[in-house]
Amino acid sequence: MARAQTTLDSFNAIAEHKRRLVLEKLADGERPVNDLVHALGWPQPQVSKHLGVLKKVGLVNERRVGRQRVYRMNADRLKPVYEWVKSFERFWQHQLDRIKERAERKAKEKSH
Amino acid sequence: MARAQTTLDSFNAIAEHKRRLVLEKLADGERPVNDLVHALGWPQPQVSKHLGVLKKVGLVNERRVGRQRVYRMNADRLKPVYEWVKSFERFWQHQLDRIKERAERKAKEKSH
DNA sequence: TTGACATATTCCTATATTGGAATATAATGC
DNA sequence: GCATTATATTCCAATATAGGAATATGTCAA
Repeated sequence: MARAQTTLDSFNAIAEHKRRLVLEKLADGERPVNDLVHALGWPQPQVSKHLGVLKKVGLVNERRVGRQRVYRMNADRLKPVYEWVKSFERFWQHQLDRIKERAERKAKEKSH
Repeated sequence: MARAQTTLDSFNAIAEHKRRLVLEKLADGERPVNDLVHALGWPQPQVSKHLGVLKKVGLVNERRVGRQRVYRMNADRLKPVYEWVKSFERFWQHQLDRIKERAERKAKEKSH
């Protein structure tokens, strides 16, 4: 068996750094392909291909306007990733607690 | 060029579903390999290989105890993923706002 | 030392991928 | 219809992968 397809789910789709950059550009609002091409500075076919993967996995939607294709982010599809990573949030929270604790202990020591 | 290596960063490492399952098992605390093998029900070499990827990318640490190797999660390495996905949090927040708004509007209509 | 246990590594195959170059498709305006 | 603009698709190469099977490495215990 090979690695899972990039279009299997959001986890696989966003593994590619460039696709994350595309999504970041689309976070501010929908854009036609050429806009992205200029904003990112990549060859047009490359942008189209990455958009294709994102579309297949549902992370973006496409709307046709004349000869342009306007892409819009569909952030809902990121929710599973968000939820999964969030389930480890407590690790950082604990870390922050420990830092806070130590700071408070030190402050207490100082006041003695 | 081929796809980025799974060991390039956490995004690529956790793209594989099975590796996410491994991390979930390790979330409750460190475990030796055989523990994971039994908990997951996969062939031992497969577990070792996935642990190898996770270790290479820093998502887990390994400690030797007798003939066992105890693996422990290093959640810090998930932080970049957390931060990136979190930057899209507002999308769901807005969605929740809209749902809430609609609910309140309906409640208001009812009270008239 | 030998055997048993715990884990890692190697070899294999099938498969998907990214980027680049070239080309195809589709819509517009004249 | 024709040229132009906007975008997608195809073909190619190199590469990395996951799983399975077999095997190697390392450690303990008698």
